Amino acid sequence: MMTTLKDVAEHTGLGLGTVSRALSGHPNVRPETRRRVEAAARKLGYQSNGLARALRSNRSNSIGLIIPDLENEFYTTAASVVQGLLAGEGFRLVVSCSNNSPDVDIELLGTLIENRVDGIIHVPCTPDGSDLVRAANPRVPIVEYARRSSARGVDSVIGDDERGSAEIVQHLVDLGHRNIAVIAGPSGLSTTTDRVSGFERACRRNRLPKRGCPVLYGPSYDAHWGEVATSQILDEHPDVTAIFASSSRGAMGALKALRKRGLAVPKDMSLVGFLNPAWLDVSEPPLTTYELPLNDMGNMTARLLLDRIRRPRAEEPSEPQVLRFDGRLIIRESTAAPRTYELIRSRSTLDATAPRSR
Amino acid sequence: MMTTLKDVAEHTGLGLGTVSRALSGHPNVRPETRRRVEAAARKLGYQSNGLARALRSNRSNSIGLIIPDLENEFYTTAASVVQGLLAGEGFRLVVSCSNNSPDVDIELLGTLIENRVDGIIHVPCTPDGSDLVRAANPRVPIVEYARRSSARGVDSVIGDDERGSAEIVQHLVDLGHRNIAVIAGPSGLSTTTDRVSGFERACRRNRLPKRGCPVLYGPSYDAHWGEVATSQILDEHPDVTAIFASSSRGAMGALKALRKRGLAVPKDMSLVGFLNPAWLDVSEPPLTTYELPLNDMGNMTARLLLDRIRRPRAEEPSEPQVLRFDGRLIIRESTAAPRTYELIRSRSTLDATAPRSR
DNA sequence: CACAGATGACGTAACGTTTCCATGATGACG
DNA sequence: CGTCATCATGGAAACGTTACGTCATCTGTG
Repeated sequence: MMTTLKDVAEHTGLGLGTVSRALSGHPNVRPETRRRVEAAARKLGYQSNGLARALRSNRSNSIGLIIPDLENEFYTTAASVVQGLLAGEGFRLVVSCSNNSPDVDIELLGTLIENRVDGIIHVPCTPDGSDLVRAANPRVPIVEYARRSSARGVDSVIGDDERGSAEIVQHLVDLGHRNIAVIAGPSGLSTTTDRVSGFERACRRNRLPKRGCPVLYGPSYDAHWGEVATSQILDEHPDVTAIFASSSRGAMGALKALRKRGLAVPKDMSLVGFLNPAWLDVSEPPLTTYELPLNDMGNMTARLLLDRIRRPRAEEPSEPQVLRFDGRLIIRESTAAPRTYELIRSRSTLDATAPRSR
Repeated sequence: MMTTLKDVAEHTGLGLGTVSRALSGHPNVRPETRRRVEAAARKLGYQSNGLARALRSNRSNSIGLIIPDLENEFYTTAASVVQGLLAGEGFRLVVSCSNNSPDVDIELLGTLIENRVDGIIHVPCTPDGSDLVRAANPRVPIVEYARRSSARGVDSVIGDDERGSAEIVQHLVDLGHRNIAVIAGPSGLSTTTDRVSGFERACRRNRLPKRGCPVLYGPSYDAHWGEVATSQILDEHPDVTAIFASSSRGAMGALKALRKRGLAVPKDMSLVGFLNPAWLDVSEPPLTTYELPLNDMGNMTARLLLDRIRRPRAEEPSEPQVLRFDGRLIIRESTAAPRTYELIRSRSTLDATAPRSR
């Protein structure tokens, strides 16, 4: 049915080994022989069988990617840059999607390993890495992206969410806000805890009133949750003058909810997002946000993994690394001084205008 | 190093074949034996080797996906729904990215086949299917998505771009527009030609002035091209009162360009997009557009492919199908009557208000 | 009791590569 | 001219699985 190496060998009258070497660029083969083999291969429409090669040589040239959501540009940009870099190095990408389910996550890990991928890039769905370690029992290199788990022996590439959150809050405080609400994500994720802890650090530093700065944990980072959370904030925390949506999709939902209530951004309410997808600056108003260097992060992830794959087993013990990438605050038009700024100012000038002075 | 079937066989004192059958659910094995095998497998941490199984059984349980761009939500939503459906059927998805390069496209096709994927979902980068046919020489089922090529023997699932364009134009004409510009994509793609031909059909039907309705072909469907094209339209075609950007990203770019010139949408210029990503209704103003049922299309694509894969070779000759999906016009706030509507109306009332009457 | 049919297990042959080892052939060098 | 290294090639083993033919054992039946 399908022509194999053996067919080519018979057709040329050469041995199996010779043909294999000729086609795979081994040096020890006469140039003329190589030409002959190549001609025959072309003529017979030979196409080498990657499965057999992978089985025999124990390298599949494919690496697995597990992300929680294929429709979230945060992960697809990662996938894109990783894919680009890996393709250049001769690797295929097997993309799986965990839908944020830890069970599916573990299962996918198993499937990938079963299919002998050479390495895995993983966005873990749970901070508990023990299952992960068990599933990944065999020594296949893993790099965690964006989120980290407690799994030992794996590298991770993450954004400095803690710092980003703090910068955002500082920006709001500098504008005069004292009551800031956070629309957070699922409480288990490292991204959520980092963003919230950055927020809280900035709150403490600026002596913001704890009960005036609610943190709303939710089921996801989606727009819908952003919308729901915003309604809740408006209903239950009338003092809030700025909303920090810890995802761009959440910010989009928040924007919708605010519009629905007839509130103007930033006049009636300041709004900040997190991360900077391409569409964020075409919203009205363009959103202030914190941008992470996703390209650099993706590239580094792929490089790190390739390095682990290629490093001779001997010098293995190099410590697992955690690479944390800084981002930058992008100030657009969705943040401004609160309406009640004058009032606040008169009450506590010191804290509001010069929070860093002490 | 890694425990294999043989290890399990030795450990249980059973034969290789028996162990294989026990683990793969073959009926002819004593329940107790099966339990024994499973226990041993668990104890030894056995993980079957997918490569070997694929090689031997000639089924890899993986299917390839080639899309032009991993950062375009149009393709990633397709990838997402396809991935979901296939995962449920026990298939993995190998995602490749052609970057709209025909050469890369062909090469990827080859790589996928070399790795013996069971089927391929393909967004072709060129209308010329001859290379494709040559690359796909072996009989692996292929379904084309979104775009179609001249390759014979492959099914395709596409949106009815022609009709959608025509509907959009009709909407604009109904509002009173007579000078409509199209920001088209690359001229070779079937999506481009379909969208343009729908546009032209609607123009003819409504007797729009040919030279007043420029079509701008460009290098891509990107926001940047949308921006450039819009500038060009404003400079060279001052009569134009409505812009039809044949992609949502292009529309985003157009919006930017219009803002930069201080033109209000839809007061000074009507703007329509194509396709309906989640962020499109948070733009200002929310864009009128034509929505395609991407979920249905993705599902159908996967189903079609699975069907081809599973259909016994005997009944093969079922004709390749072209499935064309209708969408729907979503009228938001970016379209309105042109400023000069009254003027136009007085000049040609009949054409403008009752175009369908003859 | 002999025998057909079912059942469960065994061993071996593939699947298509790569890789290693053995074998001639060739050329260089003292 | 003999020795040794180098090179080109052939052949076979191995990778880990599934599939197939064979065989022993057991059950029920005439």
